[in-house]
Amino acid sequence: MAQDMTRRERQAVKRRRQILEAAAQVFAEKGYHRATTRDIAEAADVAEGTIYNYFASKDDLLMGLIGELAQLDRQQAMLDEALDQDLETFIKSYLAYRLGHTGPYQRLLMGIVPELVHHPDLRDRYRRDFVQPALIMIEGHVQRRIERGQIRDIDGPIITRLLMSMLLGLQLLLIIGEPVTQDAWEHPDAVAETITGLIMDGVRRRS
Amino acid sequence: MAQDMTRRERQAVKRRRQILEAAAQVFAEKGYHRATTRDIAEAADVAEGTIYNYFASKDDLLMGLIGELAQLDRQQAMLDEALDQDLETFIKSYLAYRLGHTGPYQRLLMGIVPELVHHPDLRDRYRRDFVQPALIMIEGHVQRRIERGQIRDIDGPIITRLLMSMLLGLQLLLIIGEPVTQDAWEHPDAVAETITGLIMDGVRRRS
Amino acid sequence: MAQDMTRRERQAVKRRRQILEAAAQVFAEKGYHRATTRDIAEAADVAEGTIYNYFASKDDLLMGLIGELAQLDRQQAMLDEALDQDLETFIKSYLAYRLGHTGPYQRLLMGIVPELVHHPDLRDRYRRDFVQPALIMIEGHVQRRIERGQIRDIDGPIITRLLMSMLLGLQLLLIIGEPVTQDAWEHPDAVAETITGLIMDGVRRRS
Amino acid sequence: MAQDMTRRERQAVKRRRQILEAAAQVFAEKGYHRATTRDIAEAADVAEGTIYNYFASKDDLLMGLIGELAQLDRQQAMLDEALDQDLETFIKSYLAYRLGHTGPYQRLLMGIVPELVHHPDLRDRYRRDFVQPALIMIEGHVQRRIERGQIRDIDGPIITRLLMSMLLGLQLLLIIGEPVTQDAWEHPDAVAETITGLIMDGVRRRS
DNA sequence: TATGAATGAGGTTTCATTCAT
DNA sequence: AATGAATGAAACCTCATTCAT
Repeated sequence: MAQDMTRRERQAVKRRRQILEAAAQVFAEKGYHRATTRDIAEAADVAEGTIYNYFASKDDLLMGLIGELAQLDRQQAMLDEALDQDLETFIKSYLAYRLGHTGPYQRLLMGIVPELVHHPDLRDRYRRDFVQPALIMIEGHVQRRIERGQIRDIDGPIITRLLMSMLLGLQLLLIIGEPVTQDAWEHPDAVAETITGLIMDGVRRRS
Repeated sequence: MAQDMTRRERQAVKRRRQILEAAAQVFAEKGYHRATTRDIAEAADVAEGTIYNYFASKDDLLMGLIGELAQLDRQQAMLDEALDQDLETFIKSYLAYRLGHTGPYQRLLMGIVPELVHHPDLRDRYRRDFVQPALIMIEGHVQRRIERGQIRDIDGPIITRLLMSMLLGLQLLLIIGEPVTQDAWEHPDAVAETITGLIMDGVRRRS
Repeated sequence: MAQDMTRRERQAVKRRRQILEAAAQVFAEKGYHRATTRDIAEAADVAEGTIYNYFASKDDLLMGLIGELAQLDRQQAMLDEALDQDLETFIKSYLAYRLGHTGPYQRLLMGIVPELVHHPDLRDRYRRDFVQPALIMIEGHVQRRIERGQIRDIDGPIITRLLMSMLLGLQLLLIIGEPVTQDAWEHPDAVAETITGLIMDGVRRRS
Repeated sequence: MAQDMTRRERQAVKRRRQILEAAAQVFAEKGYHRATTRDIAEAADVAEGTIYNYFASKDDLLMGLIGELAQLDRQQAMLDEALDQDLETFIKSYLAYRLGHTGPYQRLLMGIVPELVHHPDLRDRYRRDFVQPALIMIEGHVQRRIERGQIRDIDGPIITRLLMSMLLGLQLLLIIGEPVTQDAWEHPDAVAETITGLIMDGVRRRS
């Protein structure tokens, strides 16, 4: 599709991305409210006014970031390919994927999540564009595993939410700098192993 | 200790608390940045200037709230009392406590947590005074359960974080209005049951 | 009533007037759109922020000016007292009053009238608070003159509007600096005489 | 003269007029200050930059419009043709012309007049090119009527201003939505009759 | 100690104008 | 000559903080 664009259009797409990336960076650094449009303009190396040629408002920048988040998230393909994997292998590789991509992904998250609490529009869009699709995919995957008899017949939708909650929560612990979690992150494989153990077998002691 | 204070001192302590409670309420309602000192003064029924006789700045109010938060949190007693309960009963009642309908405490958290992300001082203090003790307590609890042979010998610290993560994540899903989660919340007991099932036995199918 | 006010209240009233007078002056000088809040603040010798302790917005200043206009206008008493005057004497003295007060009054008008065209709220309030009361009073006066047989039995309401139109229009001509009108204004008595002549007897030549 | 131009020059003249017409329309709609160059460019279906190939600035557009205004105004021809009409017939038809339902010309005036007040250059040019000629013509007309003995020997220049004032004032009353005036406007002939009556015979009761 | 009016720095946003293409 | 993205000055307004009373 890119080759159908005029040079001007390509320039515009590039400029938009440039501003969005600057916004992501500044929001991650300072948080939404402490980030000024001047900060963003400087980070993007454009004039303040230029921002408003691409985004209607500062809020709209936040909305735009959701789009970036959604694009960053390439779970679907991964989940589909993974359906035939051994269950434990799958969980591990999925966790590795989710928790490994926290680099650029988490920076965006740090800029966005705090705002969700008091920003209804953003919240709705975050849910619709980002969380909901992921949930649906995971849920479908879980369901098929149940049908194949690979996992026991439990409440798929709820388990799906619990799994996603755990991931979201871990990211929050990382964000607030919980030290044990941070240290554990040094060995993502070991973390994945522990999580897999919890998900597969729970904590009950068996004789 | 209160009896050592002069009446004037007691008055000051009371006034301080009055302002802090107003701040908590307003922060919970609007979030830190959208809450104005005027809002807080009105909620506390004092003049704006009066706030500055008790707190150095708006940020200082946030700092002050951490102390209140820690005091508000009654986990310790609960966890201690619960040690002798049957494991499944305990998990259920703890979940009921944590997820119990968003009280003033939760709302306050929603007002403050966003600030934690980008406010190092506050974050450190929050972690030190509030999250870390809770984690340590849960961790100790888990450890003692392991020692008693009630749960299998797994990585206690990590499991502790995973459990807390799950709770944080669930709260996030609720905040953003994820519909399945919200619907499930209509029957908290059933949710607690499913979570307990996951934590206790995992998802593996057993013959 | 002023003696019932606390000193603070008196101060507030005074400050409000001070800002409003500055706004009137700056609007008169530069017009609404070219007048900046900074200009007004400087003219009022207060900080920009102070303006917003007394007025919700720049628009609100305009609204506030209407109130001043209405207060400036003391027609009622005058008209009532004048009822018993000889008709020609009355017209002359009324004209002298209206056209003589153009000093401070016209400066306000210059700031406000231009905005009426594209500012519905202001327009409605101007009509309601200022034009309408004046029209009603004049109309009543005209009616009573008709009943007394002092003027012929013509369409009172319309004549009232025509008279007021003439006054409003003259002020507009003055505003745009029409030279003949300005020169004529040097001799207000002569103008009043001509207007009285027109109103009383029209232009028709009589044998 | 048009045949002396190259095609390029004719094109330029046409483009200039196209922009000027767009400006007239947008100024009429929103008023000068609320009209943006972007609005004008869109209405003219050219790029914003193009405007500046034909006009030095936004203010210059206003200056350009004066010329158009003068051309739009067809009073002269009308007045000349009307000289031989019966006086009352003339007044009625002139009123019908002036007060005739607010055409594009009136709307344009509404967009520009506010600027006259505080824009000396524009005001002078407007007065010189537009108001003054009209006044002179009406004045001449009145003068000739006097000479013909159709109206009594009164102060022509002043009466001229009074008549125009009345018209301006009526337009103001209409602009601000004065209800009686608006209602009366439903029957323009009756209004014209009343005005004619006032102008011809005044209000004095005659035995 | 309590007050709240005054402050003014700084925020977001608009828009006339420029200029490389 | 036409374009329209980029510019950045400047507008309005908010609000944490101060300080005279």
